[in-house]
Amino acid sequence: MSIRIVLADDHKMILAALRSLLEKENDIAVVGDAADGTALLELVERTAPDIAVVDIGMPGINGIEATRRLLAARPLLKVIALSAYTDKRFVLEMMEAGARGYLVKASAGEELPRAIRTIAQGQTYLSPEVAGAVVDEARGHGSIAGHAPAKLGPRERQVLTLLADGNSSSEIGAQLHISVSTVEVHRRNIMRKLNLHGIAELTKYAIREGLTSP
Amino acid sequence: MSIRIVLADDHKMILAALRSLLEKENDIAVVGDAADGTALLELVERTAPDIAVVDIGMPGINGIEATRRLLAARPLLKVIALSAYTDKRFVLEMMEAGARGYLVKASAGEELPRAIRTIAQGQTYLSPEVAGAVVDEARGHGSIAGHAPAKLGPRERQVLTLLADGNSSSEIGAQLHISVSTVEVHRRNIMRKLNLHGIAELTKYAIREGLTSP
DNA sequence: ATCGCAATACCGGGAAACGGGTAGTCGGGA
DNA sequence: TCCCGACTACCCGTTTCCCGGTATTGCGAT
Repeated sequence: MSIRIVLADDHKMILAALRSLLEKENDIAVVGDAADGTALLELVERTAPDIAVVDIGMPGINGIEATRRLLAARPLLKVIALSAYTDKRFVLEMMEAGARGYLVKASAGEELPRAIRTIAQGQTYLSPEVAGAVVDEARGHGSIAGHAPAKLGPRERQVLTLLADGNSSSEIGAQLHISVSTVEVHRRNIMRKLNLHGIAELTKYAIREGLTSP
Repeated sequence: MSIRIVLADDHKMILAALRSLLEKENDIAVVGDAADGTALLELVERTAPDIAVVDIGMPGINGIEATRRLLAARPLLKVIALSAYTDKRFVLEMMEAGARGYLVKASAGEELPRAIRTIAQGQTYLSPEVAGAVVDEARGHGSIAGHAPAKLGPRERQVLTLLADGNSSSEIGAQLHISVSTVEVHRRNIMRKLNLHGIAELTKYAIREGLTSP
């Protein structure tokens, strides 16, 4: 007997494309799709699928809230989250809401049917990109906002910020009332710690870390 | 004879799904796909397709910049933009870059093959959601919050991209098969034109313009 | 009490960046 | 036709970066 699934994504084109992708698998039957949370709730009530694949980024009732409501009404339903983002907060919220799996869209197309089969058998499936976050949390190392936190000291962050804003070492020294030598030591320590080379990479790192804006 | 197309999207799963969607059409042949701008440029050189369907939101070289470079190298190529967003700026920038069509992902799955066929015949295809913006602009109601776009030549953009990725002038020269002197001239011209000083500012500019990712 | 580490500061040298020139080629528009 | 802009290339000199050291101070943890 084939696995009955429904799809939910706010982009109809993606919905059609995913459907086409899954129709090639003959043990998986797509019994419906929905473009927003409300339609998804109604669809699940009507078709009673085994699995719902839901994009977290839907307008109106989003994927996380939809999952909560879905599982409140039908605890036996299995939900797979599908998302463009690997952000730890999304992943954890979705898993807390009761999802059995989390797939990032950046993963290969074959992962979707594989995840569906794994979860149909009662197991869990996480994309490698996000597995770490969930494991960390399960261990109790719950430090949500942080990937690799404060490797840098406060002074180093300050120097890095000014550097990324286009200041030279001597300008930074003047602004911080310290010697140029010290600024350069800081800069070199930053580069060594983070394994970065050159101002361009330092600048991009600073932007990623929110120390300055592009 | 069937229409040869390539697909570009940073999400591999979407790539696989779109491919599957298009494989059902027997007058359309997907001859390759790419997950970032650089891979796309290489792919097009290698496969010489009729049409490239490119997602604007790719990391590294984004869809808009990739389109510019694609068309600079192969003016006969037809580019269809595919995006989750209907934002006027994106649409107009993409059309200015030379795209022949703009599809939003929220539109129906059947729109993609239809757009491909329309554009293969030399016409233009715009999703209804964004057609208005383009028409307004064509009428001369040009009120894009449009800063100043194409101040840089193609070679300068290329140098800037490599520079922002952390390459030194000599590395850039080697990669582009030109002399270090020339690279430095380009760099100085860029700085003069944009009134920027130093690698940090150049890097941030490149990121704002989508020439590279943070 | 001692250890570790962040922060401070300096020396020296090779490699880039930066800013100012000059100059040739080539294609397209006035 | 002729000139402009883009791309190519080189010269020079100064500044800054980048990497290797060494060293002192002071705080907080062991």
